[in-house]
Amino acid sequence: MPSLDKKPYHHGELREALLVAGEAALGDLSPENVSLREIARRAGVSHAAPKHHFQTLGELLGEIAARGFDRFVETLQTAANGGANQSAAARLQTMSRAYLRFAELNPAVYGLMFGKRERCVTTPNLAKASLAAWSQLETAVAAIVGPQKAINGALLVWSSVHGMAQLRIDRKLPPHIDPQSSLEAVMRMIVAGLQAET
Amino acid sequence: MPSLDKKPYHHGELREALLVAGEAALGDLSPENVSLREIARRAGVSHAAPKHHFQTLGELLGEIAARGFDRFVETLQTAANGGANQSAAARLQTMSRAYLRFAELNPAVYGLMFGKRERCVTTPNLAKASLAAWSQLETAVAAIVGPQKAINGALLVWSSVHGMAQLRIDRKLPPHIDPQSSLEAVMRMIVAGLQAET
DNA sequence: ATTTTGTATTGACACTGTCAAGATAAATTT
DNA sequence: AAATTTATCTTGACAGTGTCAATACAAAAT
Repeated sequence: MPSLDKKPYHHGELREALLVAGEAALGDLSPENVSLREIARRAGVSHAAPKHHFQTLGELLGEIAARGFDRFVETLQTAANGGANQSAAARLQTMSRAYLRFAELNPAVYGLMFGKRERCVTTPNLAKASLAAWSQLETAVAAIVGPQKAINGALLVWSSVHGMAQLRIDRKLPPHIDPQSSLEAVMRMIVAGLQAET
Repeated sequence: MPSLDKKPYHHGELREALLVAGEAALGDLSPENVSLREIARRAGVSHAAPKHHFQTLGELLGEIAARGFDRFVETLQTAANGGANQSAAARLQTMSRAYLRFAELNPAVYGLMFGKRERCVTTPNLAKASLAAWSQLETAVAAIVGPQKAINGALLVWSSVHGMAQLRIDRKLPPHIDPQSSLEAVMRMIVAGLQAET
């Protein structure tokens, strides 16, 4: 009978445990307090143990960002599918709501995903997931303005929603603004702007 | 005759010198390498000298952000004044161009100004300058849609331009997009969206 | 059963922000 | 003018960080 809870010398699933602990730390702590040593501590392991699974802190954070992006793309896809029988404009609005919701629920990971890559390393599948998200958006916009104008239209939508998410996360919106309700009005204007372009 | 270049024990203008050195460091180095000690080094002073002028690194960065905001508001004002004889829509476009240009010329300071306040402390005049910028924008937008819808309109404009600036700074725009020329198209759509709201 | 391989620990290095104690010079008071 | 106070800067320390090298350990392969 193997000892029940004496932790073995070899963790066994450390790589996974570090990713989980890292994401948890990003949720609890302010970002600059998320250190490699803190994550190791949370995983119940020595400070240099991560070295065998992630060369640097940046690599660990990069992997967390990549996983976040996967969930993000899924979320958008689910929203798009859910609104399949709606109008193109309504579908875009549904996706935007899902986008903002994701950013609010995962502010730290969102920051990692979209922030400058100084804290986390850009892995290939991170870049891939990023492009996937973009073309999702472009498709949804193309359904409104046609493929011709889709690029600039998608840029408008992405900039707006990303900007709003960022301003909200960073608490830079004037206090008299309720982003929840404002989003609807903003999205209405965006759609109007897109349709004017056709 | 005072010795020409022997540095005196008392710097004399250290507070100012630290702000200048700090801003320079933000320009040269990647942000996480901008340390208090590095700034002190650049100002030719010992590592703990800043303590008498700024209690923490956050205070120093906060002051740099506040000054950046002052320049930012000035820049927007100049743009607005320059386009005084233009249409309200054209004036808004001029301001947006100036906004983006500022963000591109001062990416690090811009990040400090609009990022979450974990690295720099929010001083009162920082908050004031931030609100000033917002009402500038609201005024420009009100000239198009009227005061009634100005709030949501300003939110749309700010989100879009801020989002675009952020995406550009963080190099998250797909490579096939030229933000310089896209801005014009995006602003056209935004104005159209605003005008549809009237 | 022995070797090899992968994993985790310990200890070290240079760096960070901040604090406390001292040195120095300028400003103020006497 | 001399003495004292005040503001500024330096030095040294502490706990924390990321990363590397050397070492202990256990599982897998021979």
